[in-house]
Amino acid sequence: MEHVVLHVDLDQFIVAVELLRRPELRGRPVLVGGTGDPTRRGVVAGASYEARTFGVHSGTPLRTAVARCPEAVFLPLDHDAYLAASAEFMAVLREITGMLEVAGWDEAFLLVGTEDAERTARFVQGAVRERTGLACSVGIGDNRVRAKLASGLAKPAGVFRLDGTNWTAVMAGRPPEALWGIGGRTAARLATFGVHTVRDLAEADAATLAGEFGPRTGPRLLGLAHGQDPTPMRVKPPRVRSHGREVTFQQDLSDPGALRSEVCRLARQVSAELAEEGLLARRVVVKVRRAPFATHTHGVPLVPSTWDAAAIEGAALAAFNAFEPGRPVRLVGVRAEVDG
DNA sequence: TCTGGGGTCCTAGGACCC
DNA sequence: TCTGGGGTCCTAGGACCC
Repeated sequence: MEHVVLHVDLDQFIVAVELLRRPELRGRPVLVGGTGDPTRRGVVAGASYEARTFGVHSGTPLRTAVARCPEAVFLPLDHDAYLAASAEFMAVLREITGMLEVAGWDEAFLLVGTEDAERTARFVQGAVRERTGLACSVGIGDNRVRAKLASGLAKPAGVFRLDGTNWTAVMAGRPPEALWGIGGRTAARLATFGVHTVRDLAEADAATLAGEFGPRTGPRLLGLAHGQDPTPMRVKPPRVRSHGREVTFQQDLSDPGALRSEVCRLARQVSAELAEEGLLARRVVVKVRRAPFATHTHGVPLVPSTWDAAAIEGAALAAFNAFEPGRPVRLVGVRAEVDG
């Protein structure tokens, strides 16, 4: 018997949930995001595989999406429906093994002991499909990082194994941003060092990386290039560190009174949700995104920590007052950092 | 045709203390 | 002809992920 990590990832999750109740849309380009109105500010949260062939993906602005794919069906986000589907999915996985790390609405890592990992992966796929009606891809790895990348290579609805025996063959020629945790910004910085592939990164000098990216990030990047996992399976849900709400206005807002009342509304909502969860705020951070897209934050500590609405509202307003008034604002947010 | 909303973790720089 | 050095805490910003 061997122990492997499975990464189970639902295929086009949000769209798949919508297709369960709208089967007539199957085979068509479907895009889910915002209120479902592609003339409004918002981005694509879920794109069907048909829609992706038009160059529309998760994160594409809705206005861009409708220009690229005018025949797409646009649907509004239905948070509650996805939460319910996610809970069902996790329940199926939990029956298979208690050694489960929930990694998002639509993905989880499983630690399993098995004689035949491929067979176990297919069994998981069958159980998920039978119980939820949803297709998933399964990555098999000798750690979480490799399992996670493997599920991406398995899509759609497949099984792929990535471990020490094929890591170099599969990954070395790919760009660094193929790695989980390296995005476009880091890839661009790496490129200035002549690092253009996972192989280049794996062969990079450790001291140079640490000097450029910092004492923790440098070694992490090098480890990622070798398929090393910096963290063990997290079977217990991690503690909540913050909770917040934010809103993007349909038109930029300049009126200070209107902005202040938005800040108050968000602060009261956050305070009510903290109280519901039994969380105490120790700091309140207000975020302001101005036109065109510059984002800034200011925070105010709360001593003692509290979920009291008046205290959180007062702290949010004090934080908001640290911003220079009068300029057009596209987003405001209020986030509470909570006690450990 | 601009770029959502929910989070987490890391870094740099300054304050402060001994 | 100055103002060490280390540790810790706080804040703002950045990068990334789903």
